[in-house]
Amino acid sequence: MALDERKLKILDAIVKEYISTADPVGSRTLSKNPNMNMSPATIRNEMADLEEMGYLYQPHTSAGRVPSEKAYRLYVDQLMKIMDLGNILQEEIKSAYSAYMNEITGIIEHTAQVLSSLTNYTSFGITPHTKYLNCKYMRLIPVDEHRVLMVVVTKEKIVRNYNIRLKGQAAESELERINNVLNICLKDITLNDFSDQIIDKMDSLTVNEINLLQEIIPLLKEALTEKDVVKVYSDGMDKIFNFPEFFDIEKAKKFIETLNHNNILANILENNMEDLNIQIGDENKIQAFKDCSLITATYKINGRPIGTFGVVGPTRMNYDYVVSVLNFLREELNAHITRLIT
Amino acid sequence: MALDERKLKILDAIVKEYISTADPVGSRTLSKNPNMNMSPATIRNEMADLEEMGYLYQPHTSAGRVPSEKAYRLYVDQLMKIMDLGNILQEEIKSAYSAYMNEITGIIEHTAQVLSSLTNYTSFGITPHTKYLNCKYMRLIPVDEHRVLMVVVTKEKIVRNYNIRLKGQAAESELERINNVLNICLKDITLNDFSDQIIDKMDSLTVNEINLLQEIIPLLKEALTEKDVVKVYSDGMDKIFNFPEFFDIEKAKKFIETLNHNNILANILENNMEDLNIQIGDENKIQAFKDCSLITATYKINGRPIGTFGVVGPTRMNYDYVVSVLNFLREELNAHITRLIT
DNA sequence: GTTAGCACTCGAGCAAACAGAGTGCTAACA
DNA sequence: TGTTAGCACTCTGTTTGCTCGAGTGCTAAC
Repeated sequence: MALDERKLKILDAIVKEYISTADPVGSRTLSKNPNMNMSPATIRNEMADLEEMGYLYQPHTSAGRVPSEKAYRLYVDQLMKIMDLGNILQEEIKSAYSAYMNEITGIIEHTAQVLSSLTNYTSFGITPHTKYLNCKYMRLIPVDEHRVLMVVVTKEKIVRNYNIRLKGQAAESELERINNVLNICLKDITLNDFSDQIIDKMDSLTVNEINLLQEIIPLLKEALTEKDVVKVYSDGMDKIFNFPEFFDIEKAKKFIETLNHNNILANILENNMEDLNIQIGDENKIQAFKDCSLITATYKINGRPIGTFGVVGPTRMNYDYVVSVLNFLREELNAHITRLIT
Repeated sequence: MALDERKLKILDAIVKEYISTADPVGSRTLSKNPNMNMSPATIRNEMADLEEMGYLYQPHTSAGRVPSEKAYRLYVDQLMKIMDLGNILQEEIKSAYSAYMNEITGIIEHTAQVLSSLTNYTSFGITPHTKYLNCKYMRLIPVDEHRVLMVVVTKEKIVRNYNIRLKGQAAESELERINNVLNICLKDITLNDFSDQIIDKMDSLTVNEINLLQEIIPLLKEALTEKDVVKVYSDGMDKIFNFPEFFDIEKAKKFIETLNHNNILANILENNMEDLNIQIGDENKIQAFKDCSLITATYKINGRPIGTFGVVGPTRMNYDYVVSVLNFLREELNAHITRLIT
């Protein structure tokens, strides 16, 4: 059996109706829709076909039909229409950005807030992973005989600091000289691969300083590539309580629990580097999101994706709108970050 | 009517029973308690008195009694007994601390985690407000012609950074000289009141540099005293779903919403600087916590409280245990911070 | 002052009854 | 041949009535 024009039309209408009401859609309700000039009986026949094909199911015999995840997938791939957000809204978003954002973590945090308040879903965003960042300035600060604090400022204006515990001792003057070397040779290279380049510039240092540096470098390398240096911001966790499918306490609990486990979230987001990614229900790898949809977008520096943000909500998600908002925010974000680092 | 020995004993038993079961306590149940050698009828008479005095109430005629907030207050003030946590548990906590904590924000975050996992309530903690911190090192880093990034490292090993937008221009060499002045005269003074002291040391700077500094100082002053420089960590939000009193979706939503509003939480915590503070139900200023209890403790530097942490849960909270844990953690935390900054 | 006995009250839980929404099937219609 | 009207059927949610059990307050006896 094939999906002809009429079946698609009916499926489209059912998905839209169900997304907005959360009630199983009956043939009678659907036939009242002005675009749908068919009798309930005809619609019923088509629905029976669609059910057989796996796009619909009935919660119980005498209920209407509910779209399956397969239906949402079809909807997202073929039927969904990107919307125009409208000038007023667009201007609002833009002005909120330009107001006060001087560094990238603030921008991401703000993005999560805007996203959640625009869409009414739970939102989140991660700051760029260290490996994507370019060093602008770094400095070793003596803390005590055996401890050094390393502050790194990236071109993207992210400030990171790492505590380092040394076996040897480091005098302030030695650190000062090392700082100079570091700053000369680290400018503009990616944090991830700085250790190799540094060796060449060492000739101006004393033996002790070189030893120090050789002790420090692997420690820094370790710190810089750590998983948890990615910050996760999320907003609107409470939004999930607006959806009847989460009125069940057990479900809500699982959801909140997962969201608070930052590294779980970071993990998904770090591995979703496509421009726009939609994961529907069972497509999600995380157990707690098996009946959610997750829509993510990436932001970029120089055309290269460095971080992710998005929303999570019931599979019955307003895909058209969310995708439109994400697309717009992505552009906004890219523009801002570019402005920030140049 | 006075609260004689026996009434207190009964009230104590009711509170304990209700805390552990969440079911209204009946006279028969209570009389089975081995310490309670009275007949149900006698207990009923006493209960009627206690109800009249406002310590108990009945959800409905044929239910048992439930402690009122007044009863919890009495319990906390007079009846509660601090517990000994036991050596194993204490050692566990200690070793978890000493393992890897090199700076204060990490310690606070870790404390929130430990607190929540020990008590099974939602926990939180705030990092010290800037005004309590002592400067160890600060540095202005040029970002572009009109922008400067200020990095401040405190004695407590907190790293803060602030973006500053200048009207004039700042050359790298000028900033370098200002950095030197800043570091000489700012060591060991509180971040909050550094602006005055700096003027005296200015004689080594050029006119342009002094102008720069005079532009920068009020901006820094503003940044340093900002409200939102306090970080709020919380953990175990999902724990609230274990309590039947929060099975109501509306309540759970309000709770999560409030917790996610960091500045609300920060506000309460900043204004709760007593060693140990217990707020029961309606004593809370925050609407969403009107039927919760909030127990907070402070941590100190040199005997002076600088930050707060605690738990929030149903008024039916295990006060004895939570207070014991908080007391212990407070001591642990103080010891750690002292070790950290000396 | 304490306790046993008893009538009374209220909620939780269960079953039966009912209304409403929706279906599938059949037969008639264009 | 595809579409539609009609109808019997199914299932859920809600309401109603009922019973059971837990707990109370009161009274009278110890």
